Amino acid sequence: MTQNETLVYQLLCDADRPLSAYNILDALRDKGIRAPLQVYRALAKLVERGAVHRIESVNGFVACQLHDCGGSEVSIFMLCNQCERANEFTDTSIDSRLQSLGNDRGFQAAHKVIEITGLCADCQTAQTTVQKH
Amino acid sequence: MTQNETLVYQLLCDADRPLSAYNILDALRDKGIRAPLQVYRALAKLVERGAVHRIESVNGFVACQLHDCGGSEVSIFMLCNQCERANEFTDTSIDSRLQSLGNDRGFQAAHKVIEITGLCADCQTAQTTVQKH
DNA sequence: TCAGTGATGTTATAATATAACATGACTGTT
DNA sequence: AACAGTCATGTTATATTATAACATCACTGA
Ligand SMILES: [Zn+2]
Ligand SMILES: [Zn+2]
Ligand SMILES: [Zn+2]
Ligand SMILES: [Zn+2]
Repeated sequence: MTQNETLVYQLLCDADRPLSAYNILDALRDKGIRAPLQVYRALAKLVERGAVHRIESVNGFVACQLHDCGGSEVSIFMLCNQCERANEFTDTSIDSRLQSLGNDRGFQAAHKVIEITGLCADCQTAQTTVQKH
Repeated sequence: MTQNETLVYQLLCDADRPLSAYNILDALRDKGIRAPLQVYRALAKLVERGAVHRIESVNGFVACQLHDCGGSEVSIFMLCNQCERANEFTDTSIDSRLQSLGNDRGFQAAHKVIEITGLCADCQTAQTTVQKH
């Protein structure tokens, strides 16, 4: 792993939510990262190798939470609109069903995106509490 | 439906692939649409009402292909990287499995995104043909 | 020494999306 | 008619996300 990749990857591992490329740029300015391209290049490599995932719904990036996604199963993300936390899961049933849905139509899948946005359990109770006042 | 919404919706219905907001802007300049905001406002309404879907993977928009998505089931898009066509499906099994995956964790889902990118059947055969030369 | 390769750095620019403010059209009420 | 309320519209400026183009540097193996 190169210098810049290490910096970006460490930052993402420490973060508790998806970061945008420019979030990363700002956070790493004093570590020698000065231009967007340095971040995007590192991200491209990390994503390619499965260490990091791009979250399409928020134009952000997270470190993989499942043993570097060695497995080939599709990742499912639950994204809280309030606390912004992202949780990664896999599900064999969804994966195989999606696979056959493509096969039925002769579609050769290269990449699959499954993202659910909404309110996580914590933020729901927090909101209920506020409403009680 | 307002004037601008109608213009944008008709254009999307006629298109055979997802269009970006700026694609739409360019196409409708001579119909009186002059600024990005006019497009984005129309799109927001159309998406809210289910007549149009946003495709996160390509930052584009398509008209709903399934009776205006009156049904509550999640839409599944297959996106060809080559011809750029987008096809919309639903699948009861995936929808319910995804639902329970959220329920198990107390997650209150607001929006679900399922997108598969790759090569459609047509473009695969086209590519094979080319390789034979 | 030298060519080849991949990482880096830098500047400029493209593509996508929203903020802020002003105006216009319509509705129902007084 | 006069007025307030609401929603659609228009316009300018700006924020956010992503890539193009070009120059340089560090390492590796002839
Ligand atoms: Zn993963
Ligand atoms: Zn939350
Ligand atoms: Zn639909
Ligand atoms: Zn195709």
